Amino acid sequence: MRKTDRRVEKTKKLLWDALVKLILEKGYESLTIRDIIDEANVGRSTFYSHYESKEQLLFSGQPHWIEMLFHAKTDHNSIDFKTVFGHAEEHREVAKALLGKKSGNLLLKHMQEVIGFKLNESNKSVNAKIHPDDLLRRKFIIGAASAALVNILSNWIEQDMPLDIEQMEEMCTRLIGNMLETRNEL
Amino acid sequence: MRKTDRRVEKTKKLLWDALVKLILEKGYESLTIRDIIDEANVGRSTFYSHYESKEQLLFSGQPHWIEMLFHAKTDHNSIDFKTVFGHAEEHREVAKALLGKKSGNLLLKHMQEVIGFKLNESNKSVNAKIHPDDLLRRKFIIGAASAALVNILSNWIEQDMPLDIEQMEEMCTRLIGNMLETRNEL
DNA sequence: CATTTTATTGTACATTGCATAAAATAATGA
DNA sequence: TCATTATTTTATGCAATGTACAATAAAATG
Repeated sequence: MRKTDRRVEKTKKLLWDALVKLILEKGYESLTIRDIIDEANVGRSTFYSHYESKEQLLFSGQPHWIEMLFHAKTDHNSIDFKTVFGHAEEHREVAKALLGKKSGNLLLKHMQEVIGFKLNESNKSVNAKIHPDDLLRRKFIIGAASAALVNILSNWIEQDMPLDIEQMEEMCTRLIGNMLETRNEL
Repeated sequence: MRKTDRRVEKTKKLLWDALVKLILEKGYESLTIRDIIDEANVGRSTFYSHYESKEQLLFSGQPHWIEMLFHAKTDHNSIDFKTVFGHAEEHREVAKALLGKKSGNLLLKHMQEVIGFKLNESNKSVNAKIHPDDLLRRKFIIGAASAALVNILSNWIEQDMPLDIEQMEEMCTRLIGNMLETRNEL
């Protein structure tokens, strides 16, 4: 017996491809489930037998991206920008749909949280020892750094990647690096 | 003759107050116009004679905040953080509704754009003279700085302002300052 | 105060999208 | 081939939107 019925794989792919295509055309927010199943040429009930909502379909392709973030770790638990930007470049179309201006920002927001979490992890040992106010400041700065990175990534994708990966990596290393240094100058 | 009919002012205030209250309770996204007019105790037709949509009602109180950003300018066209955080503190409840986690982020996004615009203004003279790639990098960084600031402001409001304004100002001055310096180290 | 103007109300209606159900049909795996 | 399972088709109830119109209430004006 196969893991999953071929029919299931087929319709899931149809729905996913329809979603990506339609996001790029009309934007995620304004999409209806009707739109998606019409584009995928799939019955309404079929959609609901696999997903509960538009959002669930959107997030069904998400492990891919989050995994990438976590694999993109160097020794010191921070972000390997090269991997992140490289991964986006390898999947230009999907990246633009999921992380561009028309994406509805749901995945971007999620990504931002994950990045913030990662940056926090690398400081758990320090966090316990410092003054509460300083801890608060550190968290504000980590949140800001995550927001900054995600903003840059999204803009870069939206503008069809006008700078090459090395340039982006260098810029992010310095920018985010400076932000996190500010964090330590408390 | 008065400028505006008292009835109009009254219902607009009712609708606005209802909006703010309901955002804090249930969040902007999930609000329906039914919810709002029921809370405000106002007829459906009345709503539509003043606003075309939920979003338009939300943005009707926006000039206030944007104006604040523009009045908050120092001599060199950058952001006066004290004024920004101070203004939020003076209107805690509204600020939390409009800029907090439950706000739907529409106004935050708008604010971010305005801030980015301001930061760009202060460099128009430089922009013409530099290499296209450098200009791109500058814009990425300005976008990131705007995102960072708005993120900090939103988190600070959402957490009920756990650090005082002077602390926030100092942190932002250094953080955003460092980001914009990175911009100049091209 | 009386009159005119204007805002608001209540109601009804058409439209759209959501979510689910059940029986008929088709594709799949063994 | 046969039992299983996914998909289609059709229908239904529900909730929210946006608009229209006559009746009513409140304000502005002189």
